Amino acid sequence: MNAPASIASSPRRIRQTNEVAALWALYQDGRLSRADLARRLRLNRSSSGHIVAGLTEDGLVREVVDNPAVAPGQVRAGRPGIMLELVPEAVTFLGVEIGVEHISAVEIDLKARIVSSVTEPFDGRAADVSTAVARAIGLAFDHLSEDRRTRCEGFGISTPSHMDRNGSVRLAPLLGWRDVPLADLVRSRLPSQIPVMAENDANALAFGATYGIGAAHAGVTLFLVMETGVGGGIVIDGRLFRGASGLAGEIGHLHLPTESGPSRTLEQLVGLEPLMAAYAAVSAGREARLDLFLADVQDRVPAAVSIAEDWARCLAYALAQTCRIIDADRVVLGGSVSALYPLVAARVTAHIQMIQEPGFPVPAISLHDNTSFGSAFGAACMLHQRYLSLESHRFSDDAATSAG
Amino acid sequence: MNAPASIASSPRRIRQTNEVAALWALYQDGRLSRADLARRLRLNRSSSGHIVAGLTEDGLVREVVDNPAVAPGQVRAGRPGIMLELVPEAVTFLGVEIGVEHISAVEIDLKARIVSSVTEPFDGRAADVSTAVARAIGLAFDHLSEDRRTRCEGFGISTPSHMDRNGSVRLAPLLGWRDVPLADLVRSRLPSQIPVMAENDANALAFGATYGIGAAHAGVTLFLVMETGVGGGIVIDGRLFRGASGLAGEIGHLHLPTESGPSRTLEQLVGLEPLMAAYAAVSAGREARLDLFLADVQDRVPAAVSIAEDWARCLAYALAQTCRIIDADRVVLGGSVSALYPLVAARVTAHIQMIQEPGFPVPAISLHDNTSFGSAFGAACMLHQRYLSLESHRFSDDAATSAG
DNA sequence: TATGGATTGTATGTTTGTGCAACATATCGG
DNA sequence: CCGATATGTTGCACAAACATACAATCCATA
Repeated sequence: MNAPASIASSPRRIRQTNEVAALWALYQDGRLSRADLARRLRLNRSSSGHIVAGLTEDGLVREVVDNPAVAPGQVRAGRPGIMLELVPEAVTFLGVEIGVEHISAVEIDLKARIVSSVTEPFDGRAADVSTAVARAIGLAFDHLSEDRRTRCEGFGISTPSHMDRNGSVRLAPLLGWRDVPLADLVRSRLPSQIPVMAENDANALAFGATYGIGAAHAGVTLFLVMETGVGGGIVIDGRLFRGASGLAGEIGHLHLPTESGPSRTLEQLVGLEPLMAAYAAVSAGREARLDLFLADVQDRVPAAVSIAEDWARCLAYALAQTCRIIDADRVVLGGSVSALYPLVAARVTAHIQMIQEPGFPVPAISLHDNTSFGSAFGAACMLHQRYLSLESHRFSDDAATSAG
Repeated sequence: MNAPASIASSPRRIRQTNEVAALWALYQDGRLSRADLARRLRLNRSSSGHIVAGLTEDGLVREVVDNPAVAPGQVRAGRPGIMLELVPEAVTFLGVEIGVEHISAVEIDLKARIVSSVTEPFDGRAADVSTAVARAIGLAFDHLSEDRRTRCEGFGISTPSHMDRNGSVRLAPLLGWRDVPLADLVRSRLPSQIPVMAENDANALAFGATYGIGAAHAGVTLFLVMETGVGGGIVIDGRLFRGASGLAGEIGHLHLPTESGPSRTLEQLVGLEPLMAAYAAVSAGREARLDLFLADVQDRVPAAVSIAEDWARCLAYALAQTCRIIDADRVVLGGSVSALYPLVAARVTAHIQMIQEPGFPVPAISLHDNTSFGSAFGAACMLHQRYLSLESHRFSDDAATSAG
């Protein structure tokens, strides 16, 4: 599975690798004893103990105090292990989303759980880069206690834009930005030791949607955001797949054939605007609002149902096309328009099965619960993952003794 | 970039990691001195020396004897380093392709260069699994000297089929197979220490096509095979992307809109058969052969050119759609039909640019030189890569002391 | 031609981290 | 109360990389 490594291990690097592996295991499994950890990491119990000691000293791991009424169900002989868990408040990660109409910030802890979040209206079109960045940083940091600020170990920022690998904006039509070194800009305004990442909002949203599900899903997840615009992101084996230039998964501009006339893009077919336009055309009297439309579909109002079925067909077509290429086993739908999906779920899967050859695996489609506060959460999660990896800033200093 | 590691490092594991990294560096760069290696791997010169000593003792690395007339161009002060290189004949990897009409075997060395290859006619439809496997093993091993057989460190087999992660065939319509544990079957008939992998032919071909190019390409490559059938494969950062169930990149069944009538699959539009059918329709008298068609296109015979342009449009459309999803920066075309591409290359790129939004990066399209003997080469390369990774069988024995 | 500068390859001792084995500890069942 | 079993901890050995020093080998220059 692993590609050949191009970087070598140094003696100190072992411990770093193992600490990271231990933290990751604790994040995924929640609670483990030292012995569990040793088995999980294929390590000796004594080594496991040493590593835990180190992490405990760093304040990242602690022994669980409210020891539960034994393990659930399973009663084993022998000395019971002392359960360990991450110390959630040990560090925090901040994520900010700069949107076109609003700006929001999320703070998550070491367990990747949301600690706090704020959303404010914001005119992305009007603000220039510098003020937007200042606003973003302010929103994320201002309400933090001094204590928390020093514990910040990562700052993620997401914008509706095409970004390169370094977090520089190439083009952001919705914001009117072009060639903005966003990550560098943020970095220059924060304490230097805080890692900064910038990512496209759909990608961040996709990452957050899968990251929250807990155990890193080994497989391919396609995430689709449907609002006025339609975007998407792909997560492979728990890692965001950006593509060669960061545009992977941006299937809003996928072309779909129409029964008559030229082909249209997915965005022009399943986005909020065309949906509301179609609904307005048939609901002459009433206001064309999404909730009203959904209610009509639910009530089986023929005209609304017909629109919904068209929507389902287009969505199914797009998903089928996409899965032929990336072979996803999971599809997650987000954005306000995704609320329509449960009403036509059967239609969508039926269409997919009809389009695909028999035997082609059909992905599991699920809805993204919007409790996780949009792409800001995902941006924060990216830094959470980074912290629990070998790139973590925890190691860069120590290694700097000799590194040039 | 790295995902959090789930496996820990042991003290011995370090050396393995470093040996692998050294071998990989030597494979990529061809020739390196010990000091070069130390810099490349961020290792101490002395450590580099130790690692090289170990690898030399194992017979995998040697000092270059025909020391070249100094380095090309660059003349530096100081003692010149002793160049090191892989010992090609140290190990061999075998790859076999079981096709519908032929069966072929390829032997590559530690430098991933082809040592020998055989192709024989074979009736895949008629042969049952057992005889096919026997034939494949025979073809690969029979002409090998006793010496080479013992040096075999990997056996790869490719078939036109849908395979799961373990190398079991789920469905192979062209061969009439279903639920065949192909890799296990091969494994049971080979010396137990030889690693075996089985892979879909398009995937193997895709992997081989990028693997041969030398330095592992950091990026996304889409490979397209166009014969009677149209298949494909995706390689991300030098690693084959299989998708959730091994179907990633199989874009032959991608739906394309047609100006009139229902949408057709890519295979029905750019495959060999529809192309020849269209050609037959306009070349009433002459035989409909690919080479004649290509000649006609080259001679600008209007009817042929028209067909070629349709072909270019369809190909461009499919590539554009696919690149919207996976954001590939490189496209490689293979299969006999790909010979048509150079004649209409300008058309294809023009179409892609027209379909895509301005600013969308257009991938570099290149032709696969068929010198590498099809998917058998790719299958062998997969085992070459495996050998140069931590999963290499060189390490599995040692680790088995405690592994359950 | 000899010397200095620069770079490589090798040999020394030190540091770090893991594995192994033994021991104390804690719980269950009889 | 004791054996069985599993956990956590400790002391020791080994492996591997680092730092440093030294010999070797080239270029440039006086």
